[in-house]
Amino acid sequence: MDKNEQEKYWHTSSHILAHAVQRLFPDIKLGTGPAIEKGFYYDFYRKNPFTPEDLKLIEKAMSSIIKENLSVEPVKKNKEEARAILKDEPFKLEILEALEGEQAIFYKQGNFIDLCQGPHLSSTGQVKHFKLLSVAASYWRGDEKRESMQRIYGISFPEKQELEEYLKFIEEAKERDHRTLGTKLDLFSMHPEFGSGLIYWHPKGSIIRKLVEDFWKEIHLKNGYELVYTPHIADIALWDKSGHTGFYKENMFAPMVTEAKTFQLKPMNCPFHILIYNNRLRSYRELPIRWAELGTVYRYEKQGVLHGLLRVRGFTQDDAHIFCTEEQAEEEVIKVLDLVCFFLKKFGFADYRICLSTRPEKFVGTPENWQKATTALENALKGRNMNYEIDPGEGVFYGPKIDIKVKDCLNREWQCSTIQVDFNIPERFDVKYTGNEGDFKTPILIHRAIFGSIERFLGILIEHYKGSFPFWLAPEQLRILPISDRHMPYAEKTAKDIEPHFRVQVDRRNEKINRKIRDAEEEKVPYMLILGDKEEAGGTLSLRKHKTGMVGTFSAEKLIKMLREESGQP
RNA sequence: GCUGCUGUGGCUCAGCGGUAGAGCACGUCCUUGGUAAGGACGGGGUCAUGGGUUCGAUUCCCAUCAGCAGCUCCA
Repeated sequence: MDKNEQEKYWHTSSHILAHAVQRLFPDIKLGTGPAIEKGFYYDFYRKNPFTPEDLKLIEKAMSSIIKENLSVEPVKKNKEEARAILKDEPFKLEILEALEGEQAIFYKQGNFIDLCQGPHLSSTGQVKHFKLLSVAASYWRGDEKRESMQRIYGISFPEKQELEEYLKFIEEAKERDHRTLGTKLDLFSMHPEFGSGLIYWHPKGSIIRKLVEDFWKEIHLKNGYELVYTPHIADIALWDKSGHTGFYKENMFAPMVTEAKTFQLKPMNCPFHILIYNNRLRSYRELPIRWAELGTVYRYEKQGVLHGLLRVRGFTQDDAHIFCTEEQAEEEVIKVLDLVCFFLKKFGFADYRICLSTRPEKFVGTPENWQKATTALENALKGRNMNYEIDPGEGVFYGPKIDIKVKDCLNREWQCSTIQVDFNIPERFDVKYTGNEGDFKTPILIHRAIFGSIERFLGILIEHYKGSFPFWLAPEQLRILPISDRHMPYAEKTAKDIEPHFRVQVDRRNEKINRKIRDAEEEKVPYMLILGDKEEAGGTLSLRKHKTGMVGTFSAEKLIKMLREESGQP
């Protein structure tokens, strides 16, 4: 099925769903029911929520509507007639009134009629295999001030096999869930009874984090960035000056009041970097200045939005601020884009979406500056031949931005990289540099992050790799499995030989070799070394690869060389 | 924050108006076994918290907190 066919298919499926619900629950009010990226949903207004039993009944009713093979036909009405048809459907009436023109199109199947643009399949019998997946609440028109609707999600396919594959995909995605894997692999934990949305990294998770952070620092230093460190709190006056206490208050933790001063936990790093910049006069000769920091920030997020590592209240941004002249801006953005691509490639991300967000209704700075900055961002994207979409009006109030959204295994998008031009802070902090004629000029401030948040990025990585980290990132790279107690000394000696090169552990438990292999496999250790009489006699090691099996038998020296070459690790 | 669902040993979960169970994990012992779970025994839970109903609550009701699925918002 191509995209259009699929949309028709799912859209018709959603009408069948609505039809079934209307048959079973005549008192419900219809909302909207589109096809979505993967499947379809329909929103209903109803006092009581649907129960799992209701879903089963609805599925049955849907099956009979499909069996009846009702023809689906478009019906054109003028607005007057349409109002009459929809007199008991307040939500539909609202949509009708918003329609331009005098004509309204309905689609009719049996005694079910719905205001709808279409297109649709020509009959209900064409929908073959479907399943209702979940029921959840949503706001009418996505507006939290409006009525809460009951949304039923479903999926359908022409072939049974496709449906089964899709259901398998959902199962698979569950297995990849970083929250489950994080517990299973002992990477991190959370302790919501002592504060939700706060992450505790265990030793194994901490190694991965350290490797990612070290790599990040190394690459930044190689690319003209300098590292800075700044405090976690500051006098609230700083946040008044930056404007955060005004425009960002709801995302900030409450201030800490002490005898003489009031302190604020930082929700962002930018003001601190500005203070460093403003510490002395800067010359155009110094620009561009690129300061990077793995800065831990705290934001008060609403309870309901927290989600594992992907949405937390304390997180570390891989932040950097670039101060440059207007002429340098485009070039700097290109460099950032290159860096983003480099990092995403290193971690094997191919699937991402780039959005350019333009000026919102409320903004600071002049329209001319906005135009210049937006053009610079756009030219940079064009300069690198990157496909992007424009999100009109979705920029931050202080400047336009480029967002790069990575897709996870559930097809959810997560914003990682972001490149933002900021007109607000330079103005509020009176950021200047001396130009070549001794005059004062305001630099362009580019705010950027590549991983976005280390926590989120690691969460995405866990799902991306399904817990099987590549060799260079694996917390335990090799595990030595002695066949029996009498091979322990040889195992210990081998561990000593390998330790200087790789992260290695010895399985010292009194267990059979099968058990040791099984556990190492489940813990996703990339390589196992099996040592018994044979190996000890020959002074060799038997290598087994995770998920692959036996590789061969090698000397310790040869093995180290081989793994180094394979992984590119020094 | 909103709507719904959920909250039982470290993990996954069963159970239920008469004060708790399984598997895995953990500990001790036996076993020394060649490529995905060897065996025996044992320790461990104020059944999220606070109220209420009841002779009696882990079980029913309410509130709070937290988790989950969405929505809204976001790195």
